[in-house]
Amino acid sequence: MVPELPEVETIARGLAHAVAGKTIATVTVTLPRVVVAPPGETFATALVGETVVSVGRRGKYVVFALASGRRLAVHLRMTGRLVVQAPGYVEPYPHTHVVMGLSDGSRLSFADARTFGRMRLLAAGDPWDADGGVEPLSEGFTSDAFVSMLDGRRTPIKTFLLDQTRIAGIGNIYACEALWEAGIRPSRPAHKISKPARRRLHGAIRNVLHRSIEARGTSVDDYVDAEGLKGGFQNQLAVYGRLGEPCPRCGKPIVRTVIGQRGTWWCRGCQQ
DNA sequence: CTGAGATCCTGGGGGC
DNA sequence: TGCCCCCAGGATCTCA
Repeated sequence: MVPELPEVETIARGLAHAVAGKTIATVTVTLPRVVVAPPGETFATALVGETVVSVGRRGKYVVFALASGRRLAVHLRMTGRLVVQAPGYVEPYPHTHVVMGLSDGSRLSFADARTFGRMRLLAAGDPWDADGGVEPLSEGFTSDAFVSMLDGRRTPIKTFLLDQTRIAGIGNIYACEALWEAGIRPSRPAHKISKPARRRLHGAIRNVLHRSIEARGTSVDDYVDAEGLKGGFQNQLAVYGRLGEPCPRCGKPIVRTVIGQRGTWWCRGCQQ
């Protein structure tokens, strides 16, 4: 699964549709270490009575804006799920750690098999994401800005793309896919990449993210959106998870190597 | 500041 | 068939 920007965007849009304007009536936490609250506050107590104003995304976080000005930032890490259930529906998924009962009888549940995900309640005005990188689909992420971001960076370009303090929201799937689209070798030190190749990569990042959002994200294992539906972008992946399969561009078999302790799929034929 | 490595956690896959 | 072992993976922290 591993939700990245397109999956989190899809989840947030679904949640905005399903829970905006509703009030949190009950909060049940069965695994306390997955929730975080501001000093002196208790997660469940603080949330009861809050109304969800809107639901958005920042990097890979789903962000609920609450009527008090506080926010609830949820990171799903690898296996987290945020799903809305209709009144009376019984959640069959076994790893549910937080359930919020809403004013209309529906429920918002947070489940996570590996328990790496977190729900963080933030005090009003908390600059929690100040060190987060630029949003790659925002106007601020220009080709020129990206070109200069790579100056002096000796780290492999693949590792650079995964650094959330530089660019927010890119994970393993879209780093691999964007590098393939741009024809760049994932291990290449960022600063050694030519200006034209940097511009190609900038375009490829935006293109692959846009296309995946269009397809409602990638479901490689069991990612589902807020309505429990799978995405469709797994059918458009060129290299990710396709070890040994022919490259869609040149036909050479896709290889898998490890870069920065992360599995990396790419084509030796057309990624120089 | 930069980069490398350990850590967390458990389902599932591989090996036998 | 069943059991054991070990790996994947994002962010955070420590250390050089």
